Amino acid sequence: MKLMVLDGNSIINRSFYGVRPLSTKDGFFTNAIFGFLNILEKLRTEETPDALCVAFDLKGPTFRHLRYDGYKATRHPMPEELAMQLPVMKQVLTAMRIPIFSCQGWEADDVIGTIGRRCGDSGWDCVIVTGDRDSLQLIDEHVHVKLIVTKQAQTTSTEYDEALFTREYGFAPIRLIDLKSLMGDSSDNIPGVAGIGPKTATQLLLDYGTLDGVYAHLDQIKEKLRAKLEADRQSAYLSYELATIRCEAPIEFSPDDCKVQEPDNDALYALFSQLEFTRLIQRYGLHAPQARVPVRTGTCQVNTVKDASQADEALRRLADAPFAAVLTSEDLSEGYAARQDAADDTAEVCVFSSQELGAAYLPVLHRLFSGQIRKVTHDCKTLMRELLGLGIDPDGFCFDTALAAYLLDATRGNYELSSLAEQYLSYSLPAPDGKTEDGTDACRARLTACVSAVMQLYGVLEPLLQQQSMQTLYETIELPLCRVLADMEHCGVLVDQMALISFGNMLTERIQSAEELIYSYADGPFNINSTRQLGELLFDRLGLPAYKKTKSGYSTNADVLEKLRGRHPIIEAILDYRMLTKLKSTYADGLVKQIAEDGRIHTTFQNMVTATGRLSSTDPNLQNIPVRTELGSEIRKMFIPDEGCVFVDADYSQIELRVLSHIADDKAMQDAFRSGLDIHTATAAQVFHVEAQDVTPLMRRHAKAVNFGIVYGISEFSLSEDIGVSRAEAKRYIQSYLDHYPGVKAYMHDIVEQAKRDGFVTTLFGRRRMLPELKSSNFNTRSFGERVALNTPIQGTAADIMKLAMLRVDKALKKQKLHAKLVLQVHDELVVECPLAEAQHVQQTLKREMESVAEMKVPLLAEAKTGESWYAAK
DNA sequence: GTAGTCACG
DNA sequence: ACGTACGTGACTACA
Repeated sequence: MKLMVLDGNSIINRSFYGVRPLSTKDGFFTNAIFGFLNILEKLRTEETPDALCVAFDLKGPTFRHLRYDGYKATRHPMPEELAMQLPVMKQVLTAMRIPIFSCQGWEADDVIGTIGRRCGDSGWDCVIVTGDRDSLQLIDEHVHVKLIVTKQAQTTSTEYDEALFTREYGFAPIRLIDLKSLMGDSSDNIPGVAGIGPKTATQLLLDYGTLDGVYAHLDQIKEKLRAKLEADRQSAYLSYELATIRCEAPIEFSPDDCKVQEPDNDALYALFSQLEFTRLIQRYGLHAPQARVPVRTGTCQVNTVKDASQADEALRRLADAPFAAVLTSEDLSEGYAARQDAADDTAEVCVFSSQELGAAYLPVLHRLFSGQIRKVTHDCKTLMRELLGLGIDPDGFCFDTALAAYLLDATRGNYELSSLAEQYLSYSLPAPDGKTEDGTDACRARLTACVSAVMQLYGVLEPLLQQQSMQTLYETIELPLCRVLADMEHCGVLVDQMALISFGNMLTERIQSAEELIYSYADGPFNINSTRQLGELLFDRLGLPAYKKTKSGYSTNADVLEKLRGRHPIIEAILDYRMLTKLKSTYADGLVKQIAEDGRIHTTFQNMVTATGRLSSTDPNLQNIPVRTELGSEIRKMFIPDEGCVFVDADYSQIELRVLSHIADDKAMQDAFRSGLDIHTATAAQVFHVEAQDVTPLMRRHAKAVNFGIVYGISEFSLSEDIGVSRAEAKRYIQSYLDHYPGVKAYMHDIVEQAKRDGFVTTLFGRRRMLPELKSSNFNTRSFGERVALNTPIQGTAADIMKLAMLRVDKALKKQKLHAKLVLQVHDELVVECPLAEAQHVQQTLKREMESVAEMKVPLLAEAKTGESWYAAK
């Protein structure tokens, strides 16, 4: 049997200096731990020991210090970057179930010596792993020493046994002590004999065997050397004592207790996650811990409610609790509600099932999702939309774990309960089985674990929101908005199905003629939708100039084709074809597919997707319905109000530039807004040094492009591309712009500085976006971070304002008992459907509420219009 | 599943 | 000298 003992301090030191600096996001250094683990793995495969342990030094003086003041006095103190890793290294070893030995007042060497000796006594072999040659003195028939050498991040090792040692040194391992007592050791500050180095010391030992032997034969030694030995006799014997590793440290050690064990998965997984050692997690075959405890503390009781009266009692208990974590099975046929009793530290999960309760189930849902019970849920907007479908008026939602996680990190992308549980609770939830597991015990157990995770996440996420000052944003905007969005999704918007279909048919015909035209120029049919085939045709066969390339070939996008216009008649036809097929597939056909049984389209407003705080719209996307071209905007004529109703459409005028003028506190831009002039015209007047009435349409167009460019973090190159002027010209525009808007210029600089300092930017309402890109060593990534730092507070603040406006509008409409309903939001635009009789009133309400949501240094302006279709109301 | 394109603010 | 504007979602081709 073989035991391997590692000299912990020696190896972690070598790793620290041998492995390039590594650190986690929060600045914790991990390179020494990483290196240690790599060496450990290598050793384990090389040696395949039956038992394993590690020895560490402890802080504080040892018996050697007491014997000799100067002992190790010349040692450098351990750098902080390494010192911080030591305790974590020990945690990792403990999680790996590798025993650690230390002994107060003794050095790791002594502990290791003791371990080696005891191994020998029990008939075990022992391999000592260290980078320190001193340990070689411990070699005997049972004890070997593996000496680690690090050269340029490569560790090599040599295993010394008695034979190898003797061959190399010429004397027995134990004589290393005698050697050191003669030559001393500057690193430990062991004095030895002054004037004797390794060469002389070795020769003396070869001649006389031991230190005693040397002094016993002084008479045979040449005078000069003899004088040195005589002068430092005391020092030599002191050194002998100091250099001797003492193998009787008082430790409780037995090799059997160190037998190799499987690591503690949960503890090691948690540590490796913290240290961001993702590769090691894989290599060790670790997995996120399973959720075992249903609820955080105390005992947890799962009560499956059997009948209406039990349900009544359960609901009463839930209503009395400060809050309840609630979730449902996917089809809403089961409800799980967990509550915790702070007084006696017990917890209960109530299970309501339609199978058990039958007709009594729906009334239970009504009560569970009423205002009587304060609920913590995960993704409440989706749940509320489903409840509205059942005719339930959802209320009493006081926390949403997914939504909170979105505010905490808007770019993480995944807000699944299991993902949050892994990050914030360090455990993995059992995954849904895939096969129809509904109603099974396994499913019950899984949902019970989920509901407890929701409860625990509440305890973790709520304080984080508070710490980051996002509680107000969360409570007054994001959470209440969920109900408004659920209402909008539930309501949907009516479309004229017949009109969409006939529009689609018309497109089919026009597409066909475009196709024929293209094929006639192309000398035969091909797939026009294939950019590869199209590129070959245009640039290889027709020999048109290729302005731009993509990763995989020629670019054929509208920009490129636009430049080729007039060089060949096929270009016109392709542009036409592209427009028509887009309209047909995405809008005409695409929307028809999405019409529900009620004749309306119910989009999903995603409220946990964008990095800036905007909403997005999916299935279908109703935020990109055409408007810029005449044919495209025909689609908007097919979005129609219900019978007897109209649409009232209101949009913010230049909200982002107004926000910019406020945030940057640019007086000139604020004045421009206050003057009531069109902002692009005003900007053109400034930049081109003319009176407002002399601004030409071209000047205005260019000024508009600069205004937008500024908001996005402009570069002269992109601006010149965009408006088709030279780069020098574009540069002059920007220069002139920033001269006239000095507040904007200062903002552009300051916000980036601030973002670099804090690592994040915020909106006026406290929404945060982390910007890890700013720390990148990649120029492009970093530049992107800088543009985002500039843009996010602007786009994000505008998004905040719109969300608040939606809440205010919704509230005002409900308060006035109008039938008007919000149906669409398109970033700076709201669409309300209402009876014709309410239209005027609603139009005023919309404008008033939208304009009054925020007091800024410039007024917010909203323009509202009424019409018989979305097209007409815009 | 990724790339390219194009619709919107 | 870098490579070239912010935020989205849907559709088609192609590996």
